[in-house]
Amino acid sequence: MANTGAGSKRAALKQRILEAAEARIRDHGLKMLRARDVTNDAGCALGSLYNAFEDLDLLVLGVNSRTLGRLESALRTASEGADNPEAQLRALAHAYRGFANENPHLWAALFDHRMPEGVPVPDWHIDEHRPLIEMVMAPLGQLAPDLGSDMLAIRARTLFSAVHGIVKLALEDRFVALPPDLLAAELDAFLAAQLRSAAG
Amino acid sequence: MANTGAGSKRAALKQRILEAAEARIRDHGLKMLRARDVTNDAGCALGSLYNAFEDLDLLVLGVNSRTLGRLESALRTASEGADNPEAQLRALAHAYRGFANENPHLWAALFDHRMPEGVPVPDWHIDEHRPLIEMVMAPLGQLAPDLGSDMLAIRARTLFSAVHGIVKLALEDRFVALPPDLLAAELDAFLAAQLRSAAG
DNA sequence: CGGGAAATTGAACATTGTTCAACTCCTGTT
DNA sequence: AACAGGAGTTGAACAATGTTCAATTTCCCG
Repeated sequence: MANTGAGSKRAALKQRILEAAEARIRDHGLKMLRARDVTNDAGCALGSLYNAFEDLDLLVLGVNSRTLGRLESALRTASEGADNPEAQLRALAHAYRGFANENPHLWAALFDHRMPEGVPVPDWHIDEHRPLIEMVMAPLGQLAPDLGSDMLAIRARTLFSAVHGIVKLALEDRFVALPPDLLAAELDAFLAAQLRSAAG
Repeated sequence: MANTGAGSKRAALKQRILEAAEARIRDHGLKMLRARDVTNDAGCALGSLYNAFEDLDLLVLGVNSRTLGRLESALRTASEGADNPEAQLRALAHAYRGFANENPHLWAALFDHRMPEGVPVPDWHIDEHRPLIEMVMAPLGQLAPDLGSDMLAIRARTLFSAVHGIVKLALEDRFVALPPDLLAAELDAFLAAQLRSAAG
């Protein structure tokens, strides 16, 4: 047998390891991910982890890949429930906040993980972030039809980043905590300002 | 001798360790901070690090404390050079971007560092972040005099977080890179929208 | 059933944070 | 000057953790 056939036992073990790692990060955060804990939970030997994944960093990227998929689903569902561009952008922002609130550790891992010095994030994983921006581009393009497609992509990324920053710093303990309902209100006020401008 | 007298040798050694750690983070990033490297650079024994600091996390907080001080200086200088609230907010945002650009690793460490699970960030360090928000509150309060002081503090933090998010994601390699001049232009466009709304 | 390839194992190794008993050095006293 | 006591410093030792790889097991096919 060559190797990564879909139904092979090799693939099944890789899946178990991935899910064990995901559970660890979900429950205890990225910093608490230990190779031995993962393989214990997955019911395999320590070395098997390195058979299934190049190293712990690639395992984390695997977990983040799944999280990105779920985040994308949540955002898409929220966006589809709105019937005009403004409502879509609002729905996206609140769905983003909701996802972060309900999956704090997995969501944080998306942005907290760092590759070793000098090792770039693989292209396939960078590409997985594209749908997030594209979901912002669609409604934003309707609100600001004058923007060229390059500018639209950049502007969508800026808007995404701003919302992301607001949510991220609100959920960290570096600043004094911001109660969830106040965060929602702040996001609303922020979007009101951005949307007034984008539409004008 | 009791201990931390200002001119004592004990304090001088602590300072050397702090500066060695800062240089390491500046040159190689937070992930590359090693106790042995720091003490080698500082010219002392491994154990001395734990005499001067409780552990590596507290050493990082010490470095971040210094970085926050320099960031605050840079922002204050920029803000003082502007003569109206709008110009002040623009100056603050661009000074923030400039600082991040010129001190990427030290700036990243401010937000990338995490305490061990269950250990809170000490209050004295959380308090050190307050001036950042207060510098936004001053001009924002002039632009939106109707805001109560609680709301003003929250709104200033939201604006800070949005700018922070835009700069942070632009400087990471998770999304495709955004050239520095385009980042500056995006910050300008973003602030234009926010300011139009705050003033109106 | 036997052979060979592939997968799995876990002991061993390298690196790193942290501790602590021994040692050094300074200071005040006689 | 000699000494005692204590504070400061040291670095060997320990524990935790990521990673490797030779030996073992498993699995499939002729």
